[in-house]
Amino acid sequence: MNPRSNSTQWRDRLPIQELLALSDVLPESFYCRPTVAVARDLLGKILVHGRAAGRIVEVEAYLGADDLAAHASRGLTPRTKVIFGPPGRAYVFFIYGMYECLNLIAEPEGVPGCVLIRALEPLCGIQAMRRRRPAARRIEQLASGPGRLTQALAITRRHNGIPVTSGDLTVRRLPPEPRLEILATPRIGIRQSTDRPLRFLIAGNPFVSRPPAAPPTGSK
DNA sequence: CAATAGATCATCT
DNA sequence: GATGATCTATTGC
Repeated sequence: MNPRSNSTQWRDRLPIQELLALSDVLPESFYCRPTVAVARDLLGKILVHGRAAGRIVEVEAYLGADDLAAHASRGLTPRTKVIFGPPGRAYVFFIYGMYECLNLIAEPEGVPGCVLIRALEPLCGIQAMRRRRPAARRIEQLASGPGRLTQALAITRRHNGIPVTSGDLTVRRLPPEPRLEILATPRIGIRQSTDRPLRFLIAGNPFVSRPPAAPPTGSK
């Protein structure tokens, strides 16, 4: 066994059955709100697919017509149809010929808005995630990136349009929920609307895909 | 550690 | 035909 990977580090935080018993699925009403509010409130929630689960530690909000970085800004097309649909659904798109990205739909039906899930802190099913992502050398890299987390949790375009309010793919609230310090930064990997602070992450969390642009430097 | 090139395809022009 | 809400391996300091 790789000396870097001691079994403590790669072990599940808790059994999946226990997680499911102690948590509640977020209802559709949670998502039927302004996109930025949904994005911020998703931090700290648990994304579950089958027997694998992780805590959401980083997200990005994508808005409507005035947000040129958002797919929905080009209007209603076959691809963006889901974004204009009812809240609490998954929007999964394929990018760079290789990766899938998971979004959750916000806002009432007819109003575009979605939240890109950018990074997870693995909690359950860590061995399975590791099999799906052999390139990850450290547990911090298992699901720290939009393309990485869909691989780790085996989320694909087959999930496009399905509800996350019941079934195999859900988002859950697991008490107790400590108060979080949330940072807002510009979004990553976009070429338009690059200065809007629509990326949200849990301050100091080591599982985010990229640390904040200006890390606090200087002691004392 | 930072910078960069390559992989690879659905979507829209 | 170009582009893109990315990731990995590799090269160079």
